[in-house]
Amino acid sequence: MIHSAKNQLEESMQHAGRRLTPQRREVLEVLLSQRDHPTAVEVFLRVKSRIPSISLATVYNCLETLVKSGLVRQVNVERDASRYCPNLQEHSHFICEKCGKVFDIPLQPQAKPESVWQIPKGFKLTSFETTMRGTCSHCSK
Amino acid sequence: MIHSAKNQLEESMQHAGRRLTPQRREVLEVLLSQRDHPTAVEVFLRVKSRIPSISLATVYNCLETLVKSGLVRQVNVERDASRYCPNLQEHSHFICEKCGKVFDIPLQPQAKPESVWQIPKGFKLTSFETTMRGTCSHCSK
DNA sequence: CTAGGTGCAAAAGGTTTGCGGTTAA
DNA sequence: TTAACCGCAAACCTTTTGCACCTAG
Repeated sequence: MIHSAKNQLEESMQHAGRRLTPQRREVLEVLLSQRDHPTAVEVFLRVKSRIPSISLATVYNCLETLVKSGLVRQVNVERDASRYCPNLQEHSHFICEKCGKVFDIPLQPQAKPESVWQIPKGFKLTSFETTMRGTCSHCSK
Repeated sequence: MIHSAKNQLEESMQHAGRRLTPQRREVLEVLLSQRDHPTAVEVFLRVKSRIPSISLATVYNCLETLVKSGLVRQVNVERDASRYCPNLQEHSHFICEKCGKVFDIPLQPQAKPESVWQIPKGFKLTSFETTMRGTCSHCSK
């Protein structure tokens, strides 16, 4: 009861030896409130309406800090601008080739990579990142 | 017997309405002869030793043409420079976090994405691209 | 003859960095 | 007081583009 979400967030940051500044809080707030995988520039524009003095470089810095603190994931698709995602569950991304939207795709509870890939002997897999393409349910109709 | 590899290649290109120029042939040759997923600049340097007059822009153009003709795959990892790969089999990539090398990982014969991901109803998956991280067999020892 | 290619240099696009000034533990 | 952080501008790196010239079909 005593620990609000704000405090938990503050702790997450401090755990990584970083401050929770108004800019960082607002950047995260923007990501949490509209989960459409915005680019750094899109985040910049949204935050700017709340903190008009913020600069793009600061948004990049804040995003980097949030990523390093484990609160945000950076999503790279092709060579386009990076997108940012506050979903901390293990998941992949699906890009609809018709509408361009990015969807989060959760993994199966006990997904076994070996069922999809022939991983050579001796290789130790620690993580994998997948981008899927196709059409979303709305555009498939 | 009559059709040499060269002719098959030429046909692949012409099928896409493109010419097989010395530069394009050499770029592909470089990729085929050393399959270490080089960047465009690395390809440029290797080709330059055979065709000293070639320019980086031409290497980019050749790579793009080869990718569009389906002879080469472009591999994007994070925001690093793109790497190029002449392996046309369906496969993913594994990056060793110790030595940095990129390995091709074949898919299982009849891999079912649904065994790994919870793909929402109505979504039509046409392709997926995966980058794995971990340690290769050599570095795991 | 002309569409497709090449090489060069310049530009574009996304991201990072250096720096002087500011702020919070 | 001092390390972390901000905003600004310049730099950086990869990739693309415009253009004049060239070449194969």
